[in-house]
Amino acid sequence: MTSPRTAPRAATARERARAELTREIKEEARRQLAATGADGLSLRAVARALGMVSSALYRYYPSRDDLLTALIVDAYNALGEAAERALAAPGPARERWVAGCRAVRDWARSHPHEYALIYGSPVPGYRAPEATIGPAVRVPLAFTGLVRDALAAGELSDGPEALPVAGELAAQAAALSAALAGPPADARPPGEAPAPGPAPVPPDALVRAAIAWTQLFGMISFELFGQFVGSFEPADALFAHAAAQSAAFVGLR
Amino acid sequence: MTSPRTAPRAATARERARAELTREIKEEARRQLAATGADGLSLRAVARALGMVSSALYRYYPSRDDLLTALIVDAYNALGEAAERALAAPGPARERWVAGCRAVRDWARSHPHEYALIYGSPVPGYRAPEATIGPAVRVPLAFTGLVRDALAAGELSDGPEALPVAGELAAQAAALSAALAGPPADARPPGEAPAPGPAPVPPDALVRAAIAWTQLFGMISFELFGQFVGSFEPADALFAHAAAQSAAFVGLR
DNA sequence: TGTACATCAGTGAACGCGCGTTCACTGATGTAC
DNA sequence: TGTACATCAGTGAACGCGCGTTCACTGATGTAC
Repeated sequence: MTSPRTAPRAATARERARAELTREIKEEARRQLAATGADGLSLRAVARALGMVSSALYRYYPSRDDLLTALIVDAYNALGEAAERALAAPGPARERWVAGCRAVRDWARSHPHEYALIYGSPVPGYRAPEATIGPAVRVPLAFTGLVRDALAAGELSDGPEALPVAGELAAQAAALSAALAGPPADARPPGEAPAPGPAPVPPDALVRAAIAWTQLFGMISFELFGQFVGSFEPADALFAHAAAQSAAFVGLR
Repeated sequence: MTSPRTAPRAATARERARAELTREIKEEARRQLAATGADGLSLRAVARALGMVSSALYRYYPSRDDLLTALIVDAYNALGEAAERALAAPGPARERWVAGCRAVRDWARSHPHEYALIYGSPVPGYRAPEATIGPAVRVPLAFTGLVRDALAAGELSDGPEALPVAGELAAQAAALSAALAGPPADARPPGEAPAPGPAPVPPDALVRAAIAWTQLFGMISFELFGQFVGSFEPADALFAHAAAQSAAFVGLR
């Protein structure tokens, strides 16, 4: 005699209103971020814009930092999703790589303050909680996923210019390669060996991808933060060239 | 009958005190920058630390933004000088390049907040005045100077991996190459052709150097801003590898 | 060398502002019988 | 279906804080005769 209430309960009006307002608060906070930067973000200003009293926000976020964290998580997820989508498109690995780079840049250009929030200087006094780690690794995971696909499809080579990787760097890269190969340890019964998955990404390729990754974000930051003024501005041509160049460097065909 | 006062006047006690305090204010401001970040920098706090009243600072800097500008100019100059010194050391071009990269990273690691001030997200509401441009270009100028040296010494090649540069990008690079070749227009009599200087840096090499430049700063930013946590941290090995790799990519021997 | 005046560094009070967070409260929405 | 109670969203006032900048002032340092 299970009551109908055991099934997923319909949301009450209160719950719907709460979800809606939570969304609206973040939306307004994002707007203010764009106007004033992360340090200028003020709970009182957000409340004012929403026609509320500032203390009312504390029903939704226990502090300013929690609101900031929510914005950071959202930004990482939005960028991660954009990169994943672009990288998932069918085609040769090299083209997918370039499309992924372009997606990251496009998102950054259309959300410059959210980009600055996650890839600019850290907000002083703000300590990123654990919850931001997962969303933060989506972009690197998506790019290494492409490298793994390319390997499986025979579209990955070493590239003639690649220097040998040795010593401490080789060890770091090998550990990373292993971590990327298996599912997380807590996703399988303890003591059991990882299920045979796709072939691990060669450490050398991981190192090349990491270098390309820093190049991508370095160029985007320079473009957004004004370092190209007077040289390669507008940066479209330089960016397109660099993306193709980095795909070649990584060894994608 | 020229009075001795026509010669460079000895500094009065007042002038010496003024110069000294101007220096001390900047020093204290730098200290606070490291503690609180650029937005946390407060004239009142600086004055407090120096045992002065806040309004007294206005005898030295007409506003908070002017103090910030002074810090920015100093930071660019300090980094520029470090890079110039490292790049000027004798030796093969490739080693000089790597030394230059290392110098930039070392400076950034030992002055993380000044680095963030000039290469992190722009300070909201702050508009960089013209006076920052000169110091800002010292680093890129120093690196392109090395490329020119390498060209003259026969130590520059194209690198087998380099993709062709065409279209808009070629035009931008050519313009930059020309700008770098001659002295600034106002340094020679109007209408006079530029004196025959060193051979201009090939546009293709400039593009490669620009890409390497973004890679360098991207990696440093990732290291300082915490993006390598859990992967390539500590980043010494990755950095050394990337610097060697970028020297090769630029085409230095 | 001595005196009268001008310059300038530093003071202290004030203006007007905004901020994050707490707390006792009212009144509406939801729940159990 | 109707009533009594519990939950929770939002209010309004307050606390305690810090900030950049202005302004009339005092008193020391420098300059011209």
